[in-house]
Amino acid sequence: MKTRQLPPSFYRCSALQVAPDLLYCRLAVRESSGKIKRLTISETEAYVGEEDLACHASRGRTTRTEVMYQEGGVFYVYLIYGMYYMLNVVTAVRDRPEAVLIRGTREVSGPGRLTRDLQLGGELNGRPVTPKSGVWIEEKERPPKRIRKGPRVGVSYAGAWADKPYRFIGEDR
DNA sequence: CATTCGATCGGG
DNA sequence: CCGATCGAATGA
Repeated sequence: MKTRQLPPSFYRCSALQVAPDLLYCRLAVRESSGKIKRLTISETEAYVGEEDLACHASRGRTTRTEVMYQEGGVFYVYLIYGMYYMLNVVTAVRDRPEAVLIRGTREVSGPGRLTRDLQLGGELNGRPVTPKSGVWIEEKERPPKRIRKGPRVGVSYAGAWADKPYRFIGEDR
């Protein structure tokens, strides 16, 4: 059984490349019991920088978006609607604010449910995507048979950017 | 300071 | 469709 974690170079390119590449990779979480839970990533969305009106960084550096400006390979986690944490992986190079939202896994659908079920929160924000953080990502054993693309969810306010096919769903048929 | 609002979810 | 629930962003 392969359990290789993704190399740092994986995250150092565009979110548009990383988002589909993350499909079927394994999200690994070390639980308090010491046991490691692994989920297969099945849905992602790319947020591609300051020009992207759906990206939080479209309004520049702020307290919240600062981690997006880090070199790819750290988590960007924020609270939304006062009750759900969104789990993102920062990609690209330093000062290039791109990120991939992990929207769902085969086991758990929905970005809010995912973090709730795995009990992941703000403490992960800015931490590296490595076992040191207790949460990391491992290589896929096989790629999805198909990758469906579509507009991102919940960003209708983003004008022309709302329609771009930056949402990726991995399927086996 | 005050107010608005969101990369969601679950219930009706 | 609507309410929950709260921090960050925005505006006065």
